[in-house]
Amino acid sequence: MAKPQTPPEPDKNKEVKEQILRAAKTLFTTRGYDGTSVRQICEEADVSLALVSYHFGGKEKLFYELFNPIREIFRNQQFDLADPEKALKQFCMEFVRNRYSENELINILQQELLMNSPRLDMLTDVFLPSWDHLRQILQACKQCDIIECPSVDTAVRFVMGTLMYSIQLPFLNQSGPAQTPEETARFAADYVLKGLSRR
Amino acid sequence: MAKPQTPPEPDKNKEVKEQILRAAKTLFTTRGYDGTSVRQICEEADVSLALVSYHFGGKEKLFYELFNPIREIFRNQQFDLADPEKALKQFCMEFVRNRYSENELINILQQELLMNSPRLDMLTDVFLPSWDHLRQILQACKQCDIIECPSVDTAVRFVMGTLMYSIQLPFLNQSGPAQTPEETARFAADYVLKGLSRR
DNA sequence: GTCTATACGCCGATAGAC
DNA sequence: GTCTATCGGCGTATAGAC
Repeated sequence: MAKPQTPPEPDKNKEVKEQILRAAKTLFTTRGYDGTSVRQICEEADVSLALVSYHFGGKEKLFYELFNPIREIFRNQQFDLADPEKALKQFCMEFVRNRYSENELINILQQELLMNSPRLDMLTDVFLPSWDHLRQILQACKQCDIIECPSVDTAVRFVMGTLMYSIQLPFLNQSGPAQTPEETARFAADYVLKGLSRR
Repeated sequence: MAKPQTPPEPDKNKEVKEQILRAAKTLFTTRGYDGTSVRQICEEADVSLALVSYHFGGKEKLFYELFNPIREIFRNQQFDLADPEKALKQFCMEFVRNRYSENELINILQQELLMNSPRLDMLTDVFLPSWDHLRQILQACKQCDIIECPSVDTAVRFVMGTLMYSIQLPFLNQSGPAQTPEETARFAADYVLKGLSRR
């Protein structure tokens, strides 16, 4: 089916929706869910107040829709548990890449996780798969005596902490030249593997 | 000492202030600054709405006062840069202990850091000393060729991530028996040292 | 589909009685 | 020092014109 032609605009509808999504993403990132008002979003997006409810059905639904782009990413990830060490390395590198490319959404997610927000129920498919994959990988690593840790849970948290903080932090005026995502990914995988390795 | 009996109350003033502080701490932790209303705090503390303004001068000042107990802790920390490896180990262990004993405040702090909130300006003396200490320690370690990293900034973030996530996370139903803070502190120091060590 | 105007509730802060 | 009552403002959501 071709475009509906001449009418007012080509895809004005989609355009407005995406403008709202863009504004919402940056605002939620820097002010949090409760710190961001629909008014601010619409002002930033340069559209009228009513359009968030019209296009998304309200602030909360807009919030959830923000995460649609990364829902697939995490769902489609696969790791070969037969080679746990390689799987761990692969997990770390892919996570860091995603940490960089989806910085804002993962920041928002971290805020929500930290306060155990009531919105998490609608976001489990966004964040749980990663935690589960990592846990399975580390479980396998431990069984093969590749790593050493008091409990798999603890190792999961340590690794996740490492990977979550792999990106530059806004509140530090980081001086020198920034690493590339790929460099950081390699270093992260190294750091994790060495850190968990049996002495 | 028996109860002071008949006078109005012994330290009702202090008692009310502390009740408000307690309620504020738990609410800010689980709902964030903007997600928590003064009304909720007062209801939870079982005092009337006006008392937050009366005793603290408003919501924001109450928020800042929450952190007073840990301001000293971080300011008074000292590390001997002459023995960087020992300093790093000490830093990790002390941070993890604090992470456990001041779980709620550090959670709140993390939320604020993550969204680079405008309130951070009044909290620099709470969180900056730790980041600075860690950076100095890692700088020293790197100069002595004890550790290896693409940049000190990156190492700082990795270590902080590890330590921040050293505590149990509310959104994971963590199965097995929890580690003690001391066990976790030891493991964290090990993980960090091994992770950063030259191969 | 997009706008303006408005409904209605909760927000933080304070005035004034006790 | 603590309460209740209330202020002005901003929150989300929607009705109705275009």
